[in-house]
Amino acid sequence: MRKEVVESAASNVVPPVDLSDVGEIRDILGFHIRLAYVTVYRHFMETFSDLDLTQKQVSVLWLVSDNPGVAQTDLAQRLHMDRATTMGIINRLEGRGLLRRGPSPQDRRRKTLYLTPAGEEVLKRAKAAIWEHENWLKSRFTKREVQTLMGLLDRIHT
Amino acid sequence: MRKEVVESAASNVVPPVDLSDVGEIRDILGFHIRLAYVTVYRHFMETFSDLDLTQKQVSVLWLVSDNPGVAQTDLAQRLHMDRATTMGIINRLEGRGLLRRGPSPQDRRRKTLYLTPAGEEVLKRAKAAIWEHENWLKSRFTKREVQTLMGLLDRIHT
DNA sequence: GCCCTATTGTGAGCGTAGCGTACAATTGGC
DNA sequence: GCCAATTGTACGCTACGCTCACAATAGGGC
Repeated sequence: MRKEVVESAASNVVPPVDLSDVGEIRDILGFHIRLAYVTVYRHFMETFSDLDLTQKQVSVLWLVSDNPGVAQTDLAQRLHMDRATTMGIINRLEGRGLLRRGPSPQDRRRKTLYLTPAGEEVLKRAKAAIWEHENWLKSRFTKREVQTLMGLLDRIHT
Repeated sequence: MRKEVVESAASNVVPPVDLSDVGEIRDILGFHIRLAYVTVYRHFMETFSDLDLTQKQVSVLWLVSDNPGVAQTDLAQRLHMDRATTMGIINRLEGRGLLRRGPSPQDRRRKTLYLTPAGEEVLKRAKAAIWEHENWLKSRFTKREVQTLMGLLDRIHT
């Protein structure tokens, strides 16, 4: 099924004998992803210091706004979150009056989510901040490179 | 569900007039980085469930092993971490007996870090696990794509 | 030599977020 | 109508990021 793409310093066909030698930490793709994520996250937090929202919180607001009435489980799935984790985020946002839970007409186990007017307002401002943040992030790439990068990243999380 | 499918055609030349409209959340590069990171992190934790180490902890062990006697501040800088955050990680690793702090000959404010034999042993096993993890991650890319991806990610955190 | 500032490690406290586990209510297949 | 699966919820634990504060030390200017 999966191609065996063995890495750089090791030979191309035969797995390395000493498994403990993975080469330099600089050759570890996961390491680079983490560093990039941390950098982006940090700048995001700076940009959003006045709105006091995290990436995940904005993601949730955005998705709920685009899909009013969505259930928590669907939300969790789309954002790759645990159900329990989703709970915490929803609780916080609800506590701040940015969204509300309502009953679901079809399934009484489910709760439907929708933004309050305050939530919509905050999201609107958040999007403006994101525009700024994205410009900062994308400024180091050409449009083509952004497409390439997104395409490659997509292959990881899908 | 209203969906404005702007797709990749979004704002090719002119910045959008309405700053609050950043398009689909799918067009946000930061969003993709976060999803990719979460996916990688999750798989990492699965791979390391028996060793009970996080990405950061392995990174610290690795860097200390490669640079014995390094100071905490230098470590923090290389891993893009806060000094206080670094403290916590070092404390945990020291508490588990994987590394130790020693005095610095030149600067009495500094502490030098070095792995214990147990730490070296754990790192050795961690590297084997990383080899597995990296194969899983890189299996979806060609060698060339891995290089491209790393190059693009590097531009973010440097 | 002596001050002033910067650096380094440390601690306490707060917030976000991930996970496992357990449980009640509800649904849906059989 | 019963049983397994789903959904939301709560609780506890851990990791980790931040701020702020403080003590010890270092280094530059005088």
